[in-house]
This record gives sequence, structure tokens and C-alpha cells, in this order.
Amino acid sequence: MSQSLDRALTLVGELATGPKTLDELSGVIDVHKSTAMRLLRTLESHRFVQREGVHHYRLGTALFDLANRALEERDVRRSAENALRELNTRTGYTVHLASYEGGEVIYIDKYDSTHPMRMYSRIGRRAPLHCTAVAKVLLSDLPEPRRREVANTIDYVPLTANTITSPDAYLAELDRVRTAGYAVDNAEHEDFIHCIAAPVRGARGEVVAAVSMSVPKVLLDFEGLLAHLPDLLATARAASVECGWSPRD
Amino acid sequence: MSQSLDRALTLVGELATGPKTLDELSGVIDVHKSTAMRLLRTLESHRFVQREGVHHYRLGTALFDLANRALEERDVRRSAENALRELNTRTGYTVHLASYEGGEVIYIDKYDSTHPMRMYSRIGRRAPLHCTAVAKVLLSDLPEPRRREVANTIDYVPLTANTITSPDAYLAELDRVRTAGYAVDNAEHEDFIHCIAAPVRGARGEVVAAVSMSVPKVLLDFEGLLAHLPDLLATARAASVECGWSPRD
DNA sequence: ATAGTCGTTGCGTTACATGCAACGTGAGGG
DNA sequence: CCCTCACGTTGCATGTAACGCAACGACTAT
Repeated sequence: MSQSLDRALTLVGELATGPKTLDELSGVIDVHKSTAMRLLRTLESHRFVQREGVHHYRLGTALFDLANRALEERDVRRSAENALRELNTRTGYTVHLASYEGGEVIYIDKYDSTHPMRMYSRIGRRAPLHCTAVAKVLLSDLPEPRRREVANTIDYVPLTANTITSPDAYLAELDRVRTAGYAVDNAEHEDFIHCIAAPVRGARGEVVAAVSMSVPKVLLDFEGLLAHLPDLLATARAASVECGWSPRD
Repeated sequence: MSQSLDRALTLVGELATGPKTLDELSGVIDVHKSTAMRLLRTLESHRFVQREGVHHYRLGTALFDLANRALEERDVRRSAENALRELNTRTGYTVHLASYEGGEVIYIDKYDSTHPMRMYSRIGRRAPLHCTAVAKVLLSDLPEPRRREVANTIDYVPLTANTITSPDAYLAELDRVRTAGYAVDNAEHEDFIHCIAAPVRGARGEVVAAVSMSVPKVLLDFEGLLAHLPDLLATARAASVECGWSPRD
């Protein structure tokens, strides 16, 4: 561990709470002000901090630059990986990651159930929009007119007794999902399986993907599935943080 | 200037271009890999970088955190938010907000085009001074001697056939912008894109930021772009009011 | 098996970050 | 008007902590 670097990074973290003077900053890391100044100078040369007036330092523009470049680099799949795997090993159930691209909901990652009874699915497969929890989560984030547009073009093939079969019912469901912060698929796709899904959010709070947990009804009844909601939501939140989302208090 | 800190910050900058291995990184700053590792460890403990797999390092989540907090501090952004979003949804074109700080023009906010054809840009990025509409708007407000000073230090890299390439031409352009109350970039930065920009003013009438609208030429010819001027100026005025500017009659 | 390529660790050396004290500057008050 | 105080800034001597080195361990490929 590098001492001077450690001190400098502490300074940067301190500046996140607002502009500070040299004396304040040197106090925080408990060094002589001349030492703090040299660190700040170096940070300044890299545009990590900048002077505000004569007496104050604040965070610099390099941070915006770096943060946004890093966001472009990241793909959701890699970022969510750890959180999803942990949820998978913890519960033993099938975990999916899906995203909305080009008008379709696609599974972009999957962690298979450790139980002998598995469901069939595949990375890259398209999920039907009207009867899957992930699709509900992803579509619920679209702006209102777009949502209505999509809802009207869906072919509401009834796959089970519970399948939603009208645009109005579907839009009402999306509203529920939006406010609740999670979606369910109560055997709407396949008779013997039910799911819960939650949004993974990016830096600007937009939904970039959806995590879902799929469980055969023979292993767990609906109530038992809902009991896993907190765990799923925590997973989605952890994945969101990795995607640059900042939890607001 | 602190050597180790300088090296560490260089590493962070390097990681912005994508994940790198320890060897690659130590090569960049020309030190032994053990040295690079110690720096990375410290950066990691502050969440400035994180490991990806066993062999790669990438930028960490602290950057998102810091960048977002720093952005919150700049209140032009918040104040202009509504006006800009409305312009964006009304026209469907890319809208930028930029400000002049520490000798640089940087993009501090962005609303993406809703058209399938988008332009590439990024919050935090620096805008070239001689060939962007936002820079012209921001620099046109500087006092005369300062303007000349800046104009003489610009590196007039010709990027298209229309790029301004001399200080005199640039200063003349700034005068036009100043009296007209708006600036254009008629394919001076990129061949296939043109922009218009207008000033956002603060309480004392000073220019605190610039709003711009960027449109690919294939979607709209120059005349068509200029037809949006009243809309842009109204947006800039609305944002100015939010920043404390009082319209004079 | 063997060689090659990674990251990691312990250690001795000295470059470099540090604290100190003196200096410069600007603001406020007697 | 000068004095003082509170800042940031600079030069320098000192000792620490950052450094390169070399050996090691874990893996992969052939």
C-alpha cells in the first residue's frame, strides 16, 4: 500500500462532500499543509481536482470523463455476474439476466438450478413479452407512449390459464410493476413454473437489465417464492451498483 | 509533485481505455510490476479500480459515486434540466449542456437523440474550442483581452473543410456570436454533423453555460437546422431564468 | 514432463515524500 | 497607515516509505 496515494485518494473522497480549503484538507489526512498542497497539485495536474477561487479545492472534470468512459466499457453481464452467481448458489434456483434490445427481450446470462429439476432456457433466447417477469420489468421502464405502442403490437397468445391476454390488462400490470419495483410471473408462461424479477439500474437510474429467479411449483409454492423477494431485490441492487447506479437515501 | 501519485493517476487514466493486465499497466508508467501492483492495491482499497477476473484491472465504482456527487454540486445542470429535456423530447435531437471551467469547455449534461441515428459524445468530455458551437458561445462572453489570449493558444487542427484555422477568423466569429446571441457549427467538427448553440445566463447576465442541439446532416439540412433557432433560444432563455437571470424588456 | 507466463512476496537501498521554518500576500482592525 | 493575523507558497535537510530486484508459486500450453 502506498501512503501518499492513500492520502491523496482520501482527499478526493473528502472533496466529494464539497469544496474545502488547504488547511481543512491537510487536517483530514493529518499532514503538514505543504504536504497536502503537493498532493493536491498532482491531483490538479491530472484534472482530478481543481481550484475554486484562491482558497478552495473541488473535484475536477477528469472524474466525469473517467466515470462515463468506464460506463461505456462495462457490460451489464460482467457487472452483474458476481451478484447473480451468489444468488444462484445461495438459493439453488435458476437465475436469469435479460435485457431489452431492438424491441425484444433477450436472456443475456443464466445460472442453472442446482436442483435435479431444471427448467429449459438458453442465453440469447427471446422471452415472450406478455408472460415473463423479466419482460414486465424491462417494459415498465419505457416512457408511457412507447409502452402503449408496444402493448398494442403484442400477440397475446394464451399459454396457461393465468396468461394476460389484453393490452389494457398488460398496461395495468406494467404500472403495478413500476410502482412495486418487481414483477411476477405466476405460471403465466408455463403451468408448472413461476418467477419473480427485479430491475438492474444504470448510473442515471434507467433500467439496463432484469434479474429473475425461476422456480418449479413442485419445489416451492407462490407464497414461498415471494419470500425470496428481499433476496432478489438485494441482488438486483448489488448488480445495479456495479453498473454505476448510486443508491439514493 | 508526488511521483507515486502521479503514476497512480496515470494508471487510472489508462484504465479508462479498457481493462488492462498488471504487465501492461506497469509498462505504461515504466516501473517494475511489483510497484504497479502496490499502487493498484491502494487504488483498489479506495474502489478507484477493481479486479476483473484474475488478470485484469478496470475502473472501480468510486468514480461513479464521485462523479455523480460532483455533478450534483454544479447547479446549472439541475436548473437547466427541465428546459433541456423538453427541447429534447420536442425535437428528438441530441441536446448538450456545456460549461467553461479552468480553460476548458466540458459537456456537463446530455440528452440523447430519440432518432436511431445518434452522435457520439459523453458527459465529462472536453469540447475542442475552435470548432464547436458551445465553445464559441462560452468564449464569446470572455472579456476582450482574455479572448484574444485564448484564441492565440488554441491549436487550430483542421478537422473538416469548414474548420476555422486562424486566431483572427476565430475572434471575428466570436464577435458574430456575441452580437447574434447564438453560435453555429456548420460541419466544422465532423463532416456529417452540424450544431447550433445558445447561452444560458446567470443572475448578472454572465454566460454560465451553453445549450446546443446537434443534428446529423442526413436528417436535416443547414436551413432546416436554423429553423429550430427560435426553439433553442427559448430553451436557453427558460434555463437562464432558472439560473436567476431576469429577462430585460 | 518442461518451459514459459502470469501475479505475488520479502528485502535492502536510496530516491522521494515529508515536516519545518521562513517568506509572500491580502484582509481587517486599531 | 501600519500592524497583525491567516492564509498559501517555497527551499531545504532528514528519514521514511516507495522502489527494483530476485526468488517463489500458481497455471497453461506443448
